[in-house]
Amino acid sequence: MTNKAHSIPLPTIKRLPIYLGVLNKLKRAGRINVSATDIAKELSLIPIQVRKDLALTGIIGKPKIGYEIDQLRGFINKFIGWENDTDAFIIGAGALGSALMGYDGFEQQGLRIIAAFDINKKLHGKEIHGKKIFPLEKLKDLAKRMKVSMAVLTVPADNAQSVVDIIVKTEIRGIWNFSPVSLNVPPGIIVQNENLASGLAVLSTKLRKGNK
Amino acid sequence: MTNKAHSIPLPTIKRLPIYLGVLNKLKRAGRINVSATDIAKELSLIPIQVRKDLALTGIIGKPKIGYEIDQLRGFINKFIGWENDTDAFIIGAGALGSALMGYDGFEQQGLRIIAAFDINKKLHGKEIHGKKIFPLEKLKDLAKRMKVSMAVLTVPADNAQSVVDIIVKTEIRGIWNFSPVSLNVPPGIIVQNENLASGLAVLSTKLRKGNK
DNA sequence: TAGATTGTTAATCGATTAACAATC
DNA sequence: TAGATTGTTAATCGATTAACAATC
Repeated sequence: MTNKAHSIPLPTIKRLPIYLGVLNKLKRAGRINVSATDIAKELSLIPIQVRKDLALTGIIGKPKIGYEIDQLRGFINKFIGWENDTDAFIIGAGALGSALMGYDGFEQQGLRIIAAFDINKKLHGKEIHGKKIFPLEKLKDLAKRMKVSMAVLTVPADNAQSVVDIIVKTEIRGIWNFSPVSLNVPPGIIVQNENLASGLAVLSTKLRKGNK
Repeated sequence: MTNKAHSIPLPTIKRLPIYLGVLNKLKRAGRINVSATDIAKELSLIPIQVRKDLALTGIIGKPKIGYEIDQLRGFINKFIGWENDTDAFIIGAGALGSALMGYDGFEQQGLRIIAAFDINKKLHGKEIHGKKIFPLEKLKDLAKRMKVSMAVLTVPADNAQSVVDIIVKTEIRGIWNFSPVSLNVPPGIIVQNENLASGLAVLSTKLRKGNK
């Protein structure tokens, strides 16, 4: 069996969790099966694109019937590594960090926020949305003890790199970076940049185009 | 002069605000000029890609010297429509909405949050991060009076569509959708979906690949 | 059966990357 | 001057879309 991991299109990976949302909605509505056409219609995409994306997860559908919703959810979840809950720490309990601690969307997607870390002494020991805030010095120890390998970085841009330098010395291997700066990490650490400004730029550009 | 608006690559639009961040950083460091090579190095991209992106904004650089930072910022800002501050309302003052109200990253990008709206009566009249919360019924009137044409949607998935149905009856023309559902809007209204789960899926997939 | 939908192979499209002459 | 960097034209790469036989 050849490993095609390197050939998965990034756009497909980004769409799969969106399909998952549709599947959950249909399941709640009592549906058992779903066709690529159904999903496409719901998302204003074209059926062939959905079919191609789903095929990559390895699922096999039935002509005329489509896919079995539960099975499809399983295939997608497995494909993007969401089979079990992934535990993560929030680093930086400011405005954005606090929000993400209370964002129930993550739980639904299998991301479990275990705790938060911050340099601000006033926050230590406090809880936000039921999650405790620890000093940054405890990160290494707790990451190891709790087997947490993912960090959600929500510190101000100025502190981001120095905090990352601490993170990379722990068991943490994946950093989901919400700070609008690019980070320097050693090989083996994976960074996913989440730049909210990009989405805003797309919207602004479309709006301006529509205005003319 | 031909209008090439339809041929701007979306990936370019997403990268431009990231370049802007680099430019601001360099400017603070006292730099006057910058080359595509400088920007590329900072972001782990290749120079030709940066050069191509910048060329689309219409700026002209000087061989050997590069681009004048201030001028380049102007071109990028103009290109993505961030010349003047854009006013926006937050719709849904829950966890995510509150966070975005306090997120200083937006101000830096020219997005000014004017106020928030929520159906929860307990929140009406209160302030979060200095922004007042109004009942949803006031949206139409205030959007018109304050000439606000952009809404940041941060309501729970279940309420999203019904809230959108209200939004589209106002002066608001652009919706930045943080709810993980796809929205139905009449022609002329522009929706930009911001799906945090997509970024998480990319990170999970990369992590899993690194693990094997 | 007839029609909808699948999986697969091929064609198209658009973005990225390469090559290179021009030039401060 | 020599070298770095630009703008432009061409080549490559990868994702999307189309076409179609197979089939529940």
